[in-house]
Amino acid sequence: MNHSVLIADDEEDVLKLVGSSLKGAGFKIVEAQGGAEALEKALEQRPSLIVLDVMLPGMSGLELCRMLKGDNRTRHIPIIMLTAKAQEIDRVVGLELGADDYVTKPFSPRELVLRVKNQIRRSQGGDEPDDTLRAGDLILDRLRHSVTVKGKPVLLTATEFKLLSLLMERSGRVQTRETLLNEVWGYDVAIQSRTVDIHVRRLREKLGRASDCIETVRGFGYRIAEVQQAR
Amino acid sequence: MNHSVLIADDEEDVLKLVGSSLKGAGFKIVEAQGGAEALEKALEQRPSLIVLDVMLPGMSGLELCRMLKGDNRTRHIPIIMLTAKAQEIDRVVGLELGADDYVTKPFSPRELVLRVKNQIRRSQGGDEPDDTLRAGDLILDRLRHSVTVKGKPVLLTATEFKLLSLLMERSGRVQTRETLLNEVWGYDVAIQSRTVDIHVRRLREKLGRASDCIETVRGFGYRIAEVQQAR
DNA sequence: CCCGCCCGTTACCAAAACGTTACAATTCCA
DNA sequence: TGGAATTGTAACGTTTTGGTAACGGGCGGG
Repeated sequence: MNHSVLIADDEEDVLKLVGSSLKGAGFKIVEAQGGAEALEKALEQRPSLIVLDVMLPGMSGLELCRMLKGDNRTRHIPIIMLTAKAQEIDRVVGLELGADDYVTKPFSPRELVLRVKNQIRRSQGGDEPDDTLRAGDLILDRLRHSVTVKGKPVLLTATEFKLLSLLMERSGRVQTRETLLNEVWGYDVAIQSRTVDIHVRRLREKLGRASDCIETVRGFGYRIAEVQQAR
Repeated sequence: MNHSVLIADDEEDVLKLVGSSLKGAGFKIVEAQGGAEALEKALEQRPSLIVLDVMLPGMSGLELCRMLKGDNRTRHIPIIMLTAKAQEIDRVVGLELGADDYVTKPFSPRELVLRVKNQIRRSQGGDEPDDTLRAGDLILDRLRHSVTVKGKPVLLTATEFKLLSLLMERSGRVQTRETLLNEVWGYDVAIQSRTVDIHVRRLREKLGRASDCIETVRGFGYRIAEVQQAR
């Protein structure tokens, strides 16, 4: 064990926050305050994981992420992005850049530690129990942020992806619009629940026939159809 | 239900704000103005969650947090820290000490309530302990919003579902039409009790033979048969 | 700087769900 | 047994809800 984690952030506070949380979980910490420094340390130390703030002085976290994922020497290292706003992460994460996970500020340390552990276990375990969700012909891969229907890829926007991801994660259980707003959009956003409908609609549109598995539960919310596996 | 939340803060305003928000969300509130008082009440009342200001007179919130998390009797209680944005260093330390989440001031009450709920849900049996109700061949799953008779799904409308849910929850006990109106429809609706009959009827219709378990108690209301199967 | 994409809002419509009324059936008691 | 109270049944108009289309703003990429 004893994995090392590189934390790249310009704010002293955040560095300490993340650092102490992870130290408490038994990780060795490497800190970097700027993008260039982070890149350098990533190459030099080859940490098991990188926690990366979206906003970094000098080089943006996005840029850095792209570089790390574009370099064969660092490509395999999981990256968790930190972002201030749920909005921000939407565009940024994973989708194009290849980050492996993200956490929005303010976040609970427990959550961060869990995600870090998850990513490390995943990357270590080699083939691992890869994080893929299914529902009928639908396959969603959270690692690569990809969705396929009968093997054919479907391009989703960030919000659509998170929405579908959450629904599938809680497959069979009804999710109220409010729940979805909280989990997908974040706490304290002033968005009306009707907007959820719209995104569900767009999702269904893109998924075509496979969208049959997204059920509307009138008066309550939405749900992914339970596959037949009684319990 | 009916969780209690301990709020520790020296500012009267914050106490009131947080208190009323959480009360509105259905929590029982215990207040404490100082660190010592908070510790005492935490031990004495064992609240479901503690909201803790970083800065407290007498004993700092950080100190208190450390103590609470170091004591087996209180370790399991989730702690949410309140911090003034300027003193980020404080929140860092607070988290280092094992707080479970934090909210920065100024915060929206809505967000705080959501985080409180989240933490409580997490600390309680983690994620959903599958709450499902039974009566003979009837199985009702509230999380999935599904009802089955002998394994076959039955589609209910929202009102029907809530009605059946309440009846089954209080299986064996007679529920008056008035009670049902209050609990299913809400407290201040002006709906005549006759309407309940209609929904019971529709329920019975959909449930088929399984509706035998819904008994009419003439002059009083309705009830789910306690022990059916006999006869 | 402009263009295009993504997102959130609004407006409108059809269908589902709801609550009321009217009436028939059942039960209880005199 | 008959009548009153109570509940079951049926039909109907209204309200609510979710699907759909279209609009405008914001942000990032070119």
